[in-house]
Amino acid sequence: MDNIVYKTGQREFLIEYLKNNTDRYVSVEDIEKFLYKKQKKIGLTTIYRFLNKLEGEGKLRVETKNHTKYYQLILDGCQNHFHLKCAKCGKVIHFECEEFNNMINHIQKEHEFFIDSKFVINGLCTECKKIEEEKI
Amino acid sequence: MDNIVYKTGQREFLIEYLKNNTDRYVSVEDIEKFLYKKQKKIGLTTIYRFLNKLEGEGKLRVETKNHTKYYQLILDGCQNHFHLKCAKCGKVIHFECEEFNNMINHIQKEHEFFIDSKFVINGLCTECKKIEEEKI
DNA sequence: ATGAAAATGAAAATCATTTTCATATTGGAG
DNA sequence: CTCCAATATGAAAATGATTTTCATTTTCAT
Repeated sequence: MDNIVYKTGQREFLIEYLKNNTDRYVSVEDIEKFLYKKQKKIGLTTIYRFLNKLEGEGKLRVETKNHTKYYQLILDGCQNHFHLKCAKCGKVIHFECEEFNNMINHIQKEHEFFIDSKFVINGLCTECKKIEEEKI
Repeated sequence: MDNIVYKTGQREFLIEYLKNNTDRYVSVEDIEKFLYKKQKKIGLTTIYRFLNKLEGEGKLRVETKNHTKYYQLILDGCQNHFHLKCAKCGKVIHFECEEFNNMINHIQKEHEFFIDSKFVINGLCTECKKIEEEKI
């Protein structure tokens, strides 16, 4: 019943790139630049199609900024911890936290809302927070 | 120094619409439909420009889904409480919670990360969670 | 080693959003 | 009140990331 997935050089390359960039979100443009640097060529259509495939399978986190989509591979262990993402620099922090777990349970009971570990919490990392404060 | 903002019928209409829809995110298409229903006409350009203006002033929450932007007016009191948004139905819950506050402080100290009240936490509301579970 | 299913990629199409530019409106100064 | 410079409007054209089309190539089970 499962669709058969063919193993191709293009897909191997793309998966490899995504695996090496799990601490940030990458755009198709980022991928193209890397391809250029590696003197490789993969058709734009193929890139978009494969990313959409992974997204459909729930294997990517996706966000949009300035009309452009940014992708991040969800690694195997990621169901079991949480993710903070800096709204400024884009850095993603993977972390475990008992208190955070308790909080989620509290929100579930008292506010009838289910925070799923797959959802990313936005905020500012220390560095970007500092820069933000210097502006004021 | 502040730019002077002219009061126009178009802007009043748009602000009014946004004020009446703070429990969900609305698209430009939603606005157009409402305009049509009210037999009013505002140029597309004007709608986009005003929304961009508000966004630039930090008065809107914005998110993108399927290549389309969705907007929600940030009300005055919203700095002082938190927001849960259902990833399925789009409903936004405004809530205050002492324990949540404590959690934010904990994350700040232990994980060096600053969750800002302006950021929305995604998850599933009770109804959508139920539907989700029935699928499995 | 064959062939049906699946994948690729160049070119064209899509479509929400932005830009351009000519015209209209606003509101403070005189 | 009226003039005018700053600002806002909107139709039409442009933009640009993403998707679709379609002919060709590749994969892998038999």
